[in-house]
Amino acid sequence: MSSSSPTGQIASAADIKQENGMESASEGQEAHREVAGGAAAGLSPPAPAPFPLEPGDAAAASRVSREEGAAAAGAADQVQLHSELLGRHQHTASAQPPLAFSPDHVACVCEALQQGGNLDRLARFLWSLPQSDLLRGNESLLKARALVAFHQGIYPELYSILESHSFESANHPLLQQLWYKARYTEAERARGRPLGAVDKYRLRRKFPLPRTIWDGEETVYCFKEKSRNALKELYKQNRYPSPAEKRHLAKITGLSLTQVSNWFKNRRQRDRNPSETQSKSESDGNPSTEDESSKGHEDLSPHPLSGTSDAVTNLSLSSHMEPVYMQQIGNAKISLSSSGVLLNGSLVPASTSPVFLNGNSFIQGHNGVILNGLNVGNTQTVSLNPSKMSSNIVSNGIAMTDILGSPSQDVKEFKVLQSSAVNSAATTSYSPSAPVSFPGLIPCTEVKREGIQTVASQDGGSVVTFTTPVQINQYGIVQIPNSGANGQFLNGSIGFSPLQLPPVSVAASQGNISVNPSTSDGSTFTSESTTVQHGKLFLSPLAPSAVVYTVPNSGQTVGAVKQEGLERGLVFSQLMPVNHHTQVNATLSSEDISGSGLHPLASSLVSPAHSFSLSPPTLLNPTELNPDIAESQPMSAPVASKSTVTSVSNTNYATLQNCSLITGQDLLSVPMTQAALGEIVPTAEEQVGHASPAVHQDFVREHRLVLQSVANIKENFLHNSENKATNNLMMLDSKSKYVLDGMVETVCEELGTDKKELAKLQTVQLDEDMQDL
DNA sequence: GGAGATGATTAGTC
DNA sequence: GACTAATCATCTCC
Repeated sequence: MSSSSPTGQIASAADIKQENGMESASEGQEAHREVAGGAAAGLSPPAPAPFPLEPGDAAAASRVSREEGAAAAGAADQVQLHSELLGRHQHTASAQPPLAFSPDHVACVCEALQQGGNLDRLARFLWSLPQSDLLRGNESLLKARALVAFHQGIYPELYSILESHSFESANHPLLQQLWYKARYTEAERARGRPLGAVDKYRLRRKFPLPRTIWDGEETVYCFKEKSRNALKELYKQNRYPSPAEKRHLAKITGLSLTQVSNWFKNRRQRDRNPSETQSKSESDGNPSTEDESSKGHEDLSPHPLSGTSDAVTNLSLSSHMEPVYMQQIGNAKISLSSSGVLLNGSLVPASTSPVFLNGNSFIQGHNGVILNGLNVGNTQTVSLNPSKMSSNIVSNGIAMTDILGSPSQDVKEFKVLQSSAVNSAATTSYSPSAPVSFPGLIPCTEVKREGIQTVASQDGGSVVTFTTPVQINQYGIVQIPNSGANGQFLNGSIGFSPLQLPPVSVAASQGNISVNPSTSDGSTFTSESTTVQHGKLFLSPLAPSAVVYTVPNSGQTVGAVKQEGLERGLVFSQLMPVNHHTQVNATLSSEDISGSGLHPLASSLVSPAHSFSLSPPTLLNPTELNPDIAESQPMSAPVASKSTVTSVSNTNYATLQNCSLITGQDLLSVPMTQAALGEIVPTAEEQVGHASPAVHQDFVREHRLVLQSVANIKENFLHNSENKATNNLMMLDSKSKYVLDGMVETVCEELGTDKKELAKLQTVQLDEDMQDL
């Protein structure tokens, strides 16, 4: 069934009303005193207005005007308004002709009385108003009438009002509540007993909300389906989202952080509970993906792998390329490393965040790979265009296309991102061990790792034990200490990304990559059959042109890459056909790096040189990305450096920091608003970067803001700006928050945009996100 | 109205 | 603070 906001969720309006009502009593008096003071100052008398106003209403209106009007029209207008009110009040007090007011002022009075909770007085005020065309369609007035009708129990009139006018979305919660409560009350009266939950549910089904007070988006169990889908999508990728991801999800779903957390908690719990298996299968209507999420407990969990999996992923290549069969151990799918992928120099935690490619593709972490929106599960098949595959492998942000000179520029189908396991500044040495330098990445930067890295094959296969650091020397040679000539491994002058091969065991058949199983005395890469030419690693194609990830009980003639848990595994960045012209990337999770002492290298990857960035247009181009990718950027934060974060969206974050695109002619400052809302617009400097979200509608009318869309900042701003906006509001009391929130809505409507778009242009709270990083 | 599904809450643990 | 298990309250479907 579809229902709109449940009553439990729309009680806030009434709460706000009550809350503000507590304040209005005293503040109204205060405002009245202010009005008197303004008059005493000798301000000019007001101009006549067409509608009557009671003295008390004038006081209430003055209070509203003090809040909203001041924000809009500024201090001068505010004083003028006060003087008007005073003049009218004096007229009334002396039994002079009734007070008159403009429609806007009438609306202010209505709002004030509503917020004050004085519905009887509001009813009297409405009753005293003339049937003027000026007031026809005035939403505040209609809302007030609806409230009064509900208060007086005249439900037919309430329904008529609600159905006859399309209300602003900001008013929907309150009006929805009125609608349902009226229905409930009617039913209770008819039945002579309180309604139960089921009764109310049936009433909601029987009397659905009119579209005039409902955006039409269906909800099930309080959550909108869209929100639920977003939750499911992330859950498929990561059952344990980070706090930042939860916040991000809360933002995009409109749910609270608690709701998001509860949802994941409940979902995990119910996935664990076999008795609820049935429920899972119907949760999203997609058996395959649902199976992925439900049966893949281990897959989705961040804990290490154990045992083997009989899951087989079959990637069939469409033409001459033979299918690549990959058998996995545990979570060792064709995924990227568990810690993420490198996008334009920023490590995105693939395990937790989808990485969107070219707008509609993304790669996810250890629970599968999503290509162009297709989630590749354990048993799903992906057909890949071999030409694209072979030409679009990306190493360390450089497309193999570029390196190998492939003419293909189409990388939309399939991209392999080099997860360089870089997530932080790379200037720190961790241990006295021999350094592992990555000249191609960061010249003159050394990264050291220490400790023994041993990966024991669970299937009795290859074991690689690094007792001393692996080193990639200045020539891009991976040097494995104590390994002699054979210890030198690929990479040369092409800036090939670090082939980081510590905690892995690699046993390749066909002589591709061979790791001597007897590595107890140190790591050895035997490369007898590995062709290393011109700094590139050429792997003889497995028969047939396949990379076999893992074969339990290997030792046979198939190549195997054994992972001891994703956090410590060598993962080929992506499944790819390996042939003579294919360069192989190895990835190492960030956890691996950090955990083993390897210092992340994010800072190098965000260097201006972009040497290892995915350069547009053939690679990840921020401007081509789906806005979601931009939103996903903060999700990469946890593994990114605290230093400058340019990542995939170098430009975007640069923009965020500079805010140059939303200053100057793009966004006019709002001095009067600032004056009125000085408490939330503390400095001019901040105002430049953080346009105040609170602009009174009157001000908008009279001082039309010029807000231009800035493509580059697009959704990127949303995450931050919403935070800022929220924070701003949080600095206010509840009443001000309510008012300002309404102002934002008003501005949004005035500008023909939505709240989020406005938020984009408001502010960027980079600091907070940097904290998240 | 029954029963399952779902969101929220609580207590305990790490 | 985040997690789990157990539980409750409500929603939803039949």
